Amino acid sequence: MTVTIKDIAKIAKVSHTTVSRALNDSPLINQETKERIKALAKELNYTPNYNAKSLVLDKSYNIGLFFSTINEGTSATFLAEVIREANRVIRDSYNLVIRGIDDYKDFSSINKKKFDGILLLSQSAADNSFIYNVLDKEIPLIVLNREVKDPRVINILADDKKGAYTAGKHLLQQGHRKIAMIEGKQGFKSTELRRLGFLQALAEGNLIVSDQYIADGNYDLEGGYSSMRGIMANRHKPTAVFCFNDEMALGAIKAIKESGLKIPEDISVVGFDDSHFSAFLSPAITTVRRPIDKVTREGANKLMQLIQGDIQMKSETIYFDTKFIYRESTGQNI
Amino acid sequence: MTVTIKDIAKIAKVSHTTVSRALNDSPLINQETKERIKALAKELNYTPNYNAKSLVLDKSYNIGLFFSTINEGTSATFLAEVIREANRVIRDSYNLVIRGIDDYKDFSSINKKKFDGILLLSQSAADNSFIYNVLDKEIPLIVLNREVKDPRVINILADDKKGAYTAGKHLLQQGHRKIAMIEGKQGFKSTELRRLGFLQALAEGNLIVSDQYIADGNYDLEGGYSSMRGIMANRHKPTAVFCFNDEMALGAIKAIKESGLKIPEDISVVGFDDSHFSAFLSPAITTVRRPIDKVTREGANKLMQLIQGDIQMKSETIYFDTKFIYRESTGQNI
DNA sequence: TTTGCTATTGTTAACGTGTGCAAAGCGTGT
DNA sequence: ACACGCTTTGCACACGTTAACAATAGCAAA
Repeated sequence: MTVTIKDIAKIAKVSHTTVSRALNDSPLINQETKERIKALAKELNYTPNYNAKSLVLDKSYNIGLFFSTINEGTSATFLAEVIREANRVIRDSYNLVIRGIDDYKDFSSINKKKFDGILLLSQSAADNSFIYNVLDKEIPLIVLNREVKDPRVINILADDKKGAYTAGKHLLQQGHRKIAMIEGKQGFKSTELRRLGFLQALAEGNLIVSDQYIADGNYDLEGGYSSMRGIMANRHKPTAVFCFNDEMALGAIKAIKESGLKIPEDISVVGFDDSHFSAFLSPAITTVRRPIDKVTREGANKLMQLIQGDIQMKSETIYFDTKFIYRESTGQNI
Repeated sequence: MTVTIKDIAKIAKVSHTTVSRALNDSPLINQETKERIKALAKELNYTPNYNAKSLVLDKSYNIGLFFSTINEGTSATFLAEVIREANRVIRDSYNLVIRGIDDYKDFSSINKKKFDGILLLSQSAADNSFIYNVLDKEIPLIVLNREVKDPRVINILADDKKGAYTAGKHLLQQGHRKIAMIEGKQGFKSTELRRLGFLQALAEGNLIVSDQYIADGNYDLEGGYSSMRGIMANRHKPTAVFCFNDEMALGAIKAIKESGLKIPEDISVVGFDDSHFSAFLSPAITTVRRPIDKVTREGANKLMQLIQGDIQMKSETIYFDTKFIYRESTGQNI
């Protein structure tokens, strides 16, 4: 039915080895025969059987794109952007296989034969068992989005802490002193770093955030909304709130508007990520742009190099800078 | 290095054939030996080499999740929801490989050996060449989201036309007569069907939409925003606008607010899809819920059945109903 | 002529798994 | 004792490709 190199060999009156070499551009083969065979292959509509190649070359032609979870805590924008960017780099040299770590009970089915390389978008230390498993199996690995202190890991990430710091500085500059904070998913490293950076900025302005002004928003819309409602139930309302991502900022804005207050006149709102919708809200959200696209692109490229053996798997950490984006949702405290 | 069935065979003092059969639960093997071998395999930490399995069984263990494009015209929410739902069904029985049709120059690299089955989220007739290619190669295929009139295709989709019809009826009921329409990406079937359904509803109210009130929004935020600005530049502003998806509605709302008008008092806005953020905007968007989750789930399940040979690949079209969701962005025309 | 080198091609085995067919073991009915 | 059938196991090959090694031819140097 389907044509194999043996079929080509028979017609070309050479051995199948010669065909294999010709199609793989081996220098051992005479230029003329090479061209003759290639032409014949094209004419016969030959496509290599990758399953056979896989077996003998010990390659799967799969690269795994893993997320800590794809069911919750990972925003649609984030997921989509990463997939787009990774796909752009990988093209059709490999299959891009999407997975959530939390889909696995155990990692026995993850092995070198199934994945030529793995790109992990890691959110929390809970991923470590996965990471060490992958490293032990010697699968080329790049960890994005979270720092892992291991001499074998290549790390690429945005500087969350510095980004949150600039957000804090901004609010101080505008004269805010009653500042609230809606955190991301607990256990996620990004939550911790954004908290750290933000509080540090405030500390430099001799400000500490009181407990009633801190809430868990879980990185999603509902979380942002209900957290903000909780915060506004206080006797003294804050004049500004920092949400650890834009989705929660969206939820928070709804809560604020429902209570009849205005943004930014009564309450200023700062988000994080610069999700694609943020500029189109009214008011447009002041936020911190996180270069997921660059991080992903760099990571995917590095992974390709790792797989091809161009570079070694030794510890390296690359930071990409965030960028503060001043829009309409924040204003001077009066 | 890695343990194979031959290794197990040697230790268990049987042939590798017996091991293979035991691990695959063949009825030919004695119950006791079966258990003995399974226990041994577990103890030795055996994992099958799927590359070898692939070769002999002629299966790739990949299922392709194809989109018309993943770069534009496919909203992040849509992409993410489909992937989540498909992943939920597939689990780890197969690899979920994500691809955009427009990533391919030609389809020679798509074949039965590389994909055990394909789930296509089709947006336009431009996908037909892909579809026929896949059908000719006898790869199990399910087409979601768009109807393809071919006796070999299984189709699952939401009833876009009826959904848009309900949106039209709603605006009429509220007394609107000056109604605008921001369309989706041109060439996409969904754009055509939503237009058809909406205009039909209006026609039943003896209304036709004037050309100045129609714009191309391209299904994205920017498109919705600039289209709405264009429409509002007319001497007589509309009192209502139907956007073919929620992202564009978001953009349109921004344009309206910027011009100082109020929603829904001055202009009512209806969206489509019920994207996850729609309920959290202020005003919350009145929209038509499209059950992508159900469509995807049903499609993925059907594909599994196709692959396992439980069902045949004969034409079938399943519609899932949309649901009108009345929120705050529309109101009585006064 | 012999030897050695180079360029090109072929032979054969290997990768790890599944399967058709043969065969062995064992009981049962005649 | 024999034939028969059932259960359980093994042998040998297949899947399509790559690669180590052998082989051949041609040519130049000794």
